Amino acid sequence: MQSSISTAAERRALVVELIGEGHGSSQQSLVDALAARGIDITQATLSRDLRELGAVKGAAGYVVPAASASPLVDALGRWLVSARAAQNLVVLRTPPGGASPLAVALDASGRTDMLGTIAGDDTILIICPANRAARDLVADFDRLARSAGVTA
Amino acid sequence: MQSSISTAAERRALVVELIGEGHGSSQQSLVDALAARGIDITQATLSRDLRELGAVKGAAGYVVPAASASPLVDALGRWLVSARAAQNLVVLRTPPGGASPLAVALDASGRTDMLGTIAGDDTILIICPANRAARDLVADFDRLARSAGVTA
DNA sequence: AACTCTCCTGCATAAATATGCGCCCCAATA
DNA sequence: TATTGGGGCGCATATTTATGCAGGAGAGTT
Repeated sequence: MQSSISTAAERRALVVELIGEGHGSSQQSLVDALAARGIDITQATLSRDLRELGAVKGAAGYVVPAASASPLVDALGRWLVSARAAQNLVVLRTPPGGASPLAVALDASGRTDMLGTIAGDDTILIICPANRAARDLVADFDRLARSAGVTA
Repeated sequence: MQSSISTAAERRALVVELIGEGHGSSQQSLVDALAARGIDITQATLSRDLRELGAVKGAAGYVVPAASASPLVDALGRWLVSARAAQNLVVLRTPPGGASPLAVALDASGRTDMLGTIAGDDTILIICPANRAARDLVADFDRLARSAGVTA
């Protein structure tokens, strides 16, 4: 599989661009547009890309929410369903497939009040240094998620 | 078909409520939730309701964009694809099925620079009193559509 | 009342999207 | 080099959503 674009991340950036150019009416349309640029992927892969991008589809086609200054807030707004603390642990719930992207954002946020995160498919476990930190984290996440855009 | 709710508009309001309560993962889920409240409709009808509501589906399920103070701006942002003037006429393009709801908003806006509108499925023709009015209208619509939220 | 027009809806089905499973590639380790 | 582990992807298919068509109800006309 050869092309000027080699990584999944680059391809996804191109997908965003193509949507902006009006190819976002359906996944097939995007697959075709990608093919026209030399990128051959199947509809299945594109479906996964769109999920990763947080894309949303309405009557006018796909839309990719604009990224804000805070990737963590974006990710929380996009993926967080619920956050609960248990002792020094925090359990986050997301829609199916949302745990991985949210965990990436969490890890990249550089917060020192999380010792580590473990992501499944729709659940994330966060280990905190203390019970108090876990409770604070939950309050924080709830607030940040609400401060972001649509949360379903 | 009997229930405490009789009009399509009331039903749609209930749909918005049910989405807020977490039944928005799929249309079937919403159909079931409606049934639980005594409203029996098919998935096909719900699909049409959601389009009318401007609902959008992402990984977290359906989301209904909040309505702003200006129904016309909302409708433009939601449905307008392009606007062009020809003499004293303006032709608007929308996604399939979008012409009707947009035309309703246009008619309800009370603007005096439109003598009348004719809506097809994805096209609207607006008759203006003069060429100048048509050009101004196009500029106006473009601006208003951009001032609204997502426009795909 | 009979007719016409316009919505609104369901039915059946087409179209679009998501996903379980398995293969392949690459990097890390022995 | 052989082995192992994880990620990304395609294939086939399940699931979900959209839509052409036709029927029925209500408003306005003749």
